Amino acid sequence: MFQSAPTGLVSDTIGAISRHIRENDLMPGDRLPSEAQMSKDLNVSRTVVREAFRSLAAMRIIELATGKRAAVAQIDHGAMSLMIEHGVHTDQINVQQIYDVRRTIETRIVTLAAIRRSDAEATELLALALAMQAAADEPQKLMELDLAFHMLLARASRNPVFALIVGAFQGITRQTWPIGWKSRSTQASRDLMLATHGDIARAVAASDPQQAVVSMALHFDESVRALLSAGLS
Amino acid sequence: MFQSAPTGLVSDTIGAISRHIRENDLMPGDRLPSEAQMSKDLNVSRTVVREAFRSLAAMRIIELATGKRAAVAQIDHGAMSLMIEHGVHTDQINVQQIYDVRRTIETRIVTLAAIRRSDAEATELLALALAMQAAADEPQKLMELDLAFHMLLARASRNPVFALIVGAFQGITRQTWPIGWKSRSTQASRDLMLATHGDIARAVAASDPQQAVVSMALHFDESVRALLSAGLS
DNA sequence: TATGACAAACCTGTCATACAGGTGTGGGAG
DNA sequence: CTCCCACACCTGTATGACAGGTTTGTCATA
Repeated sequence: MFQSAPTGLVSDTIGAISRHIRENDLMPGDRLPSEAQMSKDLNVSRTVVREAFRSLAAMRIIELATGKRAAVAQIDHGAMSLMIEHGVHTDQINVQQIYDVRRTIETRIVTLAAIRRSDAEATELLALALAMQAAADEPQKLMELDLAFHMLLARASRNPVFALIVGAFQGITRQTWPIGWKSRSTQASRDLMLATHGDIARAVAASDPQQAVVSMALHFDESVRALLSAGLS
Repeated sequence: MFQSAPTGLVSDTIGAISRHIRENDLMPGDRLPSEAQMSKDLNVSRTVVREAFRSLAAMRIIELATGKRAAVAQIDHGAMSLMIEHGVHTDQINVQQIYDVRRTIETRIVTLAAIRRSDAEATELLALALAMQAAADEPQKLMELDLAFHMLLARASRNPVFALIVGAFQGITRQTWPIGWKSRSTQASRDLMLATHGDIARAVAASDPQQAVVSMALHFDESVRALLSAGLS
């Protein structure tokens, strides 16, 4: 009848470990007690502690390595990426919806990036846009450059949450990007896609938020059109 | 020297299970093979299979329950919420950054909600705004109503990714909301906060995206001001 | 034939133990 | 004082055991 307790020693242990991190103000890199120690402290078997550690590691809250003790982890989008992929594979999310979110997020990102980007980032951004043009005939490489471009932009926004979200979409993007690329059948449409990245890079480098937003909007208009024409629901 | 292998039978097993889900097109609710079966199929011990299951369960990709076999899970923001909380507690993310993301996201959400909301959602939204006014003296209850309000709005956008992201911020919001509320020291500032929710609800109910966006922007201006005046970095 | 109770088969949760192999450190050799 | 190595410590994986949940097929009863 009642589902009062989420039930389970492992859940309790996860809670205890999380509390331990908070109460001791552990920062990324700081190490946790060993499994055996934890096991003794909490009066549970090492099995339980290990499963709790694995759970936290799956969320990238801690980091495991053989021989070494567990350490507090840096935030990372790997886990989120898997969750999103799972959502798409199980038809709970479709690609259009992801693009709507990306457009929303990246429009804001590009504004911030135009304002806050470092000179080094501006340079790298322009270089990436150029590299994309050069890789026009190597879809795989082009895709990775595209992903790197958007990721760099996100980092340049100086808001790690934006970077986290953009990163969370990378996994599923790797699986759908080729579809969009193939659907850009004409040379002109492919050139447009590449040119747009150049426009964005230049606007950000020129610290021109308005122009950057316009170019990013065009980029997404074009991308969504490509995806739709490929019949991606 | 080389870190070629992400190392570990557990990782491999996680991969195998994920593949199993994809290749068999399992949908939420569908059950997976038992631990013993999986153990035999993959030639690893039950220990390894269990740790792999736990990892996937931590990301809410599968669901575990004693006695029952593991099942494919519905997408859920619980895990993301924990990750965000971890990011904030370890000073990798600050609350202002979260509010910037929320403003960006929720501005879009309210536009979509004004267009796509069902009548039932409009009714419930207005009811929530009213309930908030009534709960003005019960911070705890008021906070939950506030969270429910924003969550409902996200669902009304008909894009589960928006709902996922809004949900991902609930955990940390529960921890910071009281700070913002306390900082609204005057009756007028509290009334304003409550009134703004009413404005948003009415605009969405009236299917007026423009007005909805304006009200939502005011809401976030006011919230960020409150948080800043409380000294929240 | 339909129903409902029950027991057996199946599964997960937790524990104890064992051992292989990776890490880190202190102390001894040079 | 430096370098290297052995040892203590730790994690990864396997096995076996047992206490509860859950599922399912069967059988007695209506």
